[in-house]
Amino acid sequence: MNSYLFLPRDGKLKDHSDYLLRADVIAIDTETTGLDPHTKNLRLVQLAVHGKPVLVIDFYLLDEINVKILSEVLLTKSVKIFQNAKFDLQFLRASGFAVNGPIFDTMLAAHLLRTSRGPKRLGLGALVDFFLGVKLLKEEQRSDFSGELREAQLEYAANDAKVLLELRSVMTPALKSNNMINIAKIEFECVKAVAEIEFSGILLDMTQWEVLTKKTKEEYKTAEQKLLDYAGKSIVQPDFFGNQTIVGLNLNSNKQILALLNDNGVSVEDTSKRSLSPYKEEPIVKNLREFRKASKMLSGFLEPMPSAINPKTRRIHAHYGQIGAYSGRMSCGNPNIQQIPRDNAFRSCFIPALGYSMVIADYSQIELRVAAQIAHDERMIEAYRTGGDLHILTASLVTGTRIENITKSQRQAAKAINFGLIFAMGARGLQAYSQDVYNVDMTIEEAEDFRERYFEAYKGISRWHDSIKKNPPRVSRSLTGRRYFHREDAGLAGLYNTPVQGSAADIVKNALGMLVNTLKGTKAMIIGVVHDEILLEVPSGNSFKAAAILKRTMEEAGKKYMPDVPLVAEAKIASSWAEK
DNA sequence: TCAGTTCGCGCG
DNA sequence: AAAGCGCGCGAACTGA
Repeated sequence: MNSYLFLPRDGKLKDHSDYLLRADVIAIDTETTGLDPHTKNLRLVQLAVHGKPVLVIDFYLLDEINVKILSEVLLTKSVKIFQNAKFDLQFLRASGFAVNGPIFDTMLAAHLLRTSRGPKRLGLGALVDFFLGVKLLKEEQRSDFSGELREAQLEYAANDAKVLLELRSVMTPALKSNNMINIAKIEFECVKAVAEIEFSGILLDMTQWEVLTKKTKEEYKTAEQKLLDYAGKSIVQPDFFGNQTIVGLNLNSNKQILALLNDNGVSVEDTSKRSLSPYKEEPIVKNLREFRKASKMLSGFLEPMPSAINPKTRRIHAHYGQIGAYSGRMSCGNPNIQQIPRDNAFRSCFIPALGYSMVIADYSQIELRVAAQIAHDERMIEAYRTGGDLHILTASLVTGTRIENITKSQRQAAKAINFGLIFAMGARGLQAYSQDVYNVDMTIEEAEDFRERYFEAYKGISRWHDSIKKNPPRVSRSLTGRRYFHREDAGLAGLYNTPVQGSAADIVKNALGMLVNTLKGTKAMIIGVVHDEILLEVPSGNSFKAAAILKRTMEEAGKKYMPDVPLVAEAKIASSWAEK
């Protein structure tokens, strides 16, 4: 097999620089000694250009001159194809390489092109099988790239890069014919930002965190004792011999908690927050909530978070799934930074490095604005255009009160109404949701009444719902063209929600891609994204500039897709994530 | 015993 | 007819 050259064994990179620098398209793959770019190493870099042997470069043996050439090749304006670029970009960056030119990410493309038929998995092997009809041979132990390299490893590494060229040749026309060039561009431009977020990580103030952990442990113990007191000696179970024996109570067992509640006069079917809502004044229910709160905080956040700190950078590098949700939203895990409690006690532990500031910006009501755009609701559009407060407007419309007389609690209730009813929430759902999320009491009659008045007031939303009800779409698209295949049994709520949530995600991703360019010169790092919120860490001297750029870029990012409704983002300079 | 599923709940 | 949606994670539970 002469289709690849192993450098420097088979020559110098320098001897290939001419065509590499002139190429329109380069496929790039890397092999590394592990998954973490901060503690593991780049071992191989494979470069594939149409009509040339694949260059497999042993990065360990690359001399200074050839490192410089590789660097130049990566900086050209040519299209760079990667499979999961987020990964390679981070390892390249850790070794001092930046990548210029448009990125084509075969994994993201496959995500977008995915139909109900597949491909189900998005590994390179699955993609080659699905799009090219070729089986990629998998070699045992090919993943160990730390020691002596075997010829077979090099062959596979070379082939991985080579197939990327072929994949793009098939996927580009597929993206075109399916009208997804637009969204593909957004995703491809966004991937650099996602790589940057993962690579940068976020700093956790361990001193504060430990104090909070200790405090919560005490709260846990108190709540635990109080709850155990209800059980007393009453928790008994027949043993093998039919004798009643006292068994220990596991407060994390919903089964046991259910029995305990029932024994104490709380007749519920399950122990969820929603079912318990009518009993929220019962002391035992109050105690259970306190216990669960403390338990969740400890086992979900306080205890696992310190182990996520990277030994090398001392920061937390979460993993982001760029197309993690079916809607197109990103997901986050290991650990999930997107679900850190909003409580200032938690958020204030996330801080910028010394000499840096945080810049935090979020969109104002982006999903409601997107819904107004998609539904073409005149009243909502008008409200947003004139800078009105949609929650106050809704409160006024459903209660018949003049806008200037709307109280804070009426606005709070309207918030639940706006967010709930736009996505097909029923009266009962609205009642429970208002209670849970907004602490608003509402009778079922009131909820029914609000529901009716709401759809009377927002005729565009009502029309939009009606048309979907009448003719439930099997396929729909976000404002940028992201495509959704709906299952036959898809509920109305999903049909309403998915394109709205997805369009908002598209706009955030567009903003992230733009930021990679607009923030240049500010030395800002993008360190987090939480659906409608973007976090930066910036040298303090540049924070005003970065905040202005961030706000402007986020607002600009939606203009093309939201012709009728303005987007508003608010940016703040902060010394921790708690200041919003 | 252990992988897979379900519940409950944190976030948007 | 009626229906919020989208995630990830820890702990308990289930089933072979």
